[in-house]
Amino acid sequence: MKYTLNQGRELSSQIAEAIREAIMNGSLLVDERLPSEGELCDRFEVSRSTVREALKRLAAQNLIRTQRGATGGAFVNRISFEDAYPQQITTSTLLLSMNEVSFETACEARFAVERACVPLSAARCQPDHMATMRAEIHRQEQIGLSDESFCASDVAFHKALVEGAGNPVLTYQLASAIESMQPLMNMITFSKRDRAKIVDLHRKIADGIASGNADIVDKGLSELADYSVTLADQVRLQRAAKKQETAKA
Amino acid sequence: MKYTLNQGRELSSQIAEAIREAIMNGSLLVDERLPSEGELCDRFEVSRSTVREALKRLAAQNLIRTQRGATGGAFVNRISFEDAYPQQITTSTLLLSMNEVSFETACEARFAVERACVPLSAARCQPDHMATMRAEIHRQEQIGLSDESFCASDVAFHKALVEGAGNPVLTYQLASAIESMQPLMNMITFSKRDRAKIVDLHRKIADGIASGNADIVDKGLSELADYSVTLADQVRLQRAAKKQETAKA
DNA sequence: ATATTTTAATTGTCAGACATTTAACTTTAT
DNA sequence: ATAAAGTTAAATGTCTGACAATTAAAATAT
Repeated sequence: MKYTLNQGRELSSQIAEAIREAIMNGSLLVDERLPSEGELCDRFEVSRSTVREALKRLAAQNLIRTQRGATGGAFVNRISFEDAYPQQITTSTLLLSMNEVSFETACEARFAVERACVPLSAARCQPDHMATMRAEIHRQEQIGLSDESFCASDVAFHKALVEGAGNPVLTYQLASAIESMQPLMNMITFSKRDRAKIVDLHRKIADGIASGNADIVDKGLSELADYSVTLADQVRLQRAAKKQETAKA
Repeated sequence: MKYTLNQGRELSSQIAEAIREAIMNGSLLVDERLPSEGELCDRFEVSRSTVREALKRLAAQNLIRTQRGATGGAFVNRISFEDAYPQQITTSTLLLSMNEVSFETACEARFAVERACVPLSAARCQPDHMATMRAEIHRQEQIGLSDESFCASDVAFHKALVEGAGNPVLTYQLASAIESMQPLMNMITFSKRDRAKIVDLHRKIADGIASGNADIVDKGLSELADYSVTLADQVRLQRAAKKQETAKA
């Protein structure tokens, strides 16, 4: 390995890049130990601060972990689904909140993505996830449940649905897409009637999965998507009205 | 804002966490300037190196950018789709390569996810993306095309398919899922006959989109998924045979 | 043999210095 | 007065050297 750091970018960035590249192309294997900070200083001909800043960049992406002590050092991390989840969700959530993505667009994407797991979930229908879905439906029927809790339960219900597909890669992709919508969903206030309708659809979906009928599930999800958009529109109208009232007063 | 850094974790990690939280919950708005490194030192009562390591962590996640000079500093980044793409792909790619995810599982997830966009793409069918798909099909028919180029063109074709849905959020989620599969696809060698069949299916899919017939597209994708798995199995068998041969000699 | 202590390697943190970049300010020349 | 050139100040980027904390292994004592 030879390292040449030329460009105008910061050194720590270039060093992080070089190491990231080595990890990506397999030059550095999982659990392999990187050279110590001191050795990296020599190789890249930079100071320890610079090396450390580079390593912190990689640590922030879960690419490496560090251990102190005699046999310590920086090690290539085996990225787990558990590590990748929150990372993905953070990015997606911010993407939605910072880019004026309309609720309609986000909702369309969310349910389109979710529909991807329906054939598999219906075919495989695992008791565990079935039970979770039923339990969440039950929770959603409880009176006095806060809107936040209702939304959280909604997410849990849909997460169980995608986990039912029994494909960890699919779960990872879909569940993060769904969770990143949560802040948007939390902005909606659900009346008693709204909840009843949503729970009905959830039950329809769960029944569809239980009976292995993908079409029913698909239809249920479509209705849910449409209804969510309708509700969001109502909230928007209500807020606009309230705002005008306040402005008058 | 009051900051208390207690736990055993590294200070720079905790500081990064605190600032990330402030960005996520809206305390720090897009393009807002963070306190200078010196001020952060005072607030968190740590040295500048520690603050800098925290900032580098955030920069690695595209949460902030830094500028030098008199009016410089660290600013909250508006995360763009362009920023988020490669991040997502890096994570997903490593996740696949590091966790012994079978080709079958990954393939199932990839095509399941891709099917999510079919109804929208078929309904909206935009000329731009239609043209890209046709062009890529044409490229794939050229003899002498390397396997790598063939695979890259394959990815481009499918990317155009999901972009045809006209939903940026969906494109972001799906395209990154598809691209993260590329290394796995590159491991397959395509015979002339393989390519002919794949291109046929691509044409079927493109025609389905052009005529707005989602069912045809769906079926085409399913066939493609099955065929990909078949090819991967063949490659696996061939390699096993070759290995045994080598061992014998 | 086991328990304890020492040692050495490594990362984490601190302090202070200088380099570099950049915008704003000041001076000077026209 | 205006424009060009030079100066200044604030900020990040990098370097150096030191010490703290942690940890496994080696050395020592029981």
